[in-house]
Amino acid sequence: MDNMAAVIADKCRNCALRTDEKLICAQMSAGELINLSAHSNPASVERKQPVNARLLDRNPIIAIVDGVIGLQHVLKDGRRSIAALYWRGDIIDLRHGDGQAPGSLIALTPARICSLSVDNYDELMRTNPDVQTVAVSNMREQIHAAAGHVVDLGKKSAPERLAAYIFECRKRQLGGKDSLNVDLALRRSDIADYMGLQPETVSRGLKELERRGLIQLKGRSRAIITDKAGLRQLANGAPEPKPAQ
Amino acid sequence: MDNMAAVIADKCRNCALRTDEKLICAQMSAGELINLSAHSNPASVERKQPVNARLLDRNPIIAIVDGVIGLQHVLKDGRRSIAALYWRGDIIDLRHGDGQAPGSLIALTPARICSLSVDNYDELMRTNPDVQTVAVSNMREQIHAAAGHVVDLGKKSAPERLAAYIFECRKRQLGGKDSLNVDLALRRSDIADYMGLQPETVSRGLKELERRGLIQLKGRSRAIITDKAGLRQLANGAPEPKPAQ
DNA sequence: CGACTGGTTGAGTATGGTCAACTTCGGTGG
DNA sequence: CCACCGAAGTTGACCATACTCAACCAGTCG
Repeated sequence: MDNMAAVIADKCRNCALRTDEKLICAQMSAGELINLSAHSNPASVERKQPVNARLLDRNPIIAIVDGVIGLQHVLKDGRRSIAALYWRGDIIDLRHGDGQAPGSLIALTPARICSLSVDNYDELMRTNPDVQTVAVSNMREQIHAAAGHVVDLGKKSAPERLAAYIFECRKRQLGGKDSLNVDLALRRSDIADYMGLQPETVSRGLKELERRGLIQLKGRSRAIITDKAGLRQLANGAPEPKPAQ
Repeated sequence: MDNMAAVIADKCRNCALRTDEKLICAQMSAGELINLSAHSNPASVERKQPVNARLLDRNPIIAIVDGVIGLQHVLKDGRRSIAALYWRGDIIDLRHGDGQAPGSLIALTPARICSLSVDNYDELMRTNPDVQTVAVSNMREQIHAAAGHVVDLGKKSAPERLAAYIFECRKRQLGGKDSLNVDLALRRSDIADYMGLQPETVSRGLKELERRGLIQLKGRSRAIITDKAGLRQLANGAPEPKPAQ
């Protein structure tokens, strides 16, 4: 056992993908992990840097260890859109059957990722049911999250979208579930491109949430939720309760 | 062989999920199919009808045989949004880990579906690599499609969204790839809720595409693409070529 | 034929986009 | 430690797109 463990590559030993039991590498036997690690590439990415295209070409499976990666589309005339956010534990499979490229990956915070070999990944999916379960349920989560995001963009006002964004950050941050102290994670212009707004509108919208007493802004990247129920209502698109005045 | 085939349930024999070799049931052996069919429920759904909730509760895996199913979210104040469209061959896995319900399914055209038993489905995913490949790549497609849709909703104008919608219909309809004759599939108000617009805007937008000579409307649900390149440009968000006048 | 659903048209309006100026922040170097 | 610089964020004035609301039209079904 110790002997086996001894040959697990250093790069994997303390990686969150391995140590967090809900994540993908934690599902593998020592042998499987050693095998996988031979073809995997951990990498750090600076904020605003794209994920190396050469890397993606050879190993189009990316697992997020830390930080936030965005799936970015740039329209012909320069409009930028961030279609999805990937956080710790998410697995991005960039293989695309036929159509156009699925966009490019870009780090929205300093991030650590690990690119996996397609062959190893597919093999594990076939042979290790635990890996399969983790990977497939991550995909389900992504589909679910995307549906929620579509609803945000399709029918919600700017303040509603920002309320929803705050809950998304809260859900995905480490201590997440029980904290009222939320790290907004992205820069204003990235939030804007993700939520289908302009940076100015994000700024005004957050101010508006503060004015309504739902949150309190602390510096540029921190929000304290001061009325969780109210913020949730707003995020869910409930009609604004008439202020009795 | 013929003996085996003889016991495949009638409901499966001529089902597109079985006869179209790219779809899920075509990946199964006769024995697997017989086994699965014992717990599967084919159903027809009228337009505007929800997919039976009782059915979903017991068998939350739905495969689309024909027609279009929408994933519908209704906000607290009544705004309706269609987060995703499912077409023939798509597989909907409605299991949701923790959070809120992923919305409800509703038929947007007359549709035929088949609900599968979770146990059978999971078993097949584990034991039959071909089934797994089909199911997983369908999930990938859904994620990819969702990302594209998010871009549409986040940054595109009404005419651009409608151009994109027309291509989506074209891609998914049977003769799809090589026809300029597109069935718009949904009613105006469903298109609106899917594309994040109002029915009036859809109407005006389609008129606008016609005015620009990109399409020609034939009746309420048919569009002939008259300038495919131009329509594609528009759908991709290219700046409008200055009309030299 | 009337009732109903779905769709279109028109006028007025509100929300968020645009553009430009200005402020704050964070880092760097004198 | 402070001065400076560039990037990020905020504010304000103006404007455009798409929403709202209402009326009207076109098919379809009983």
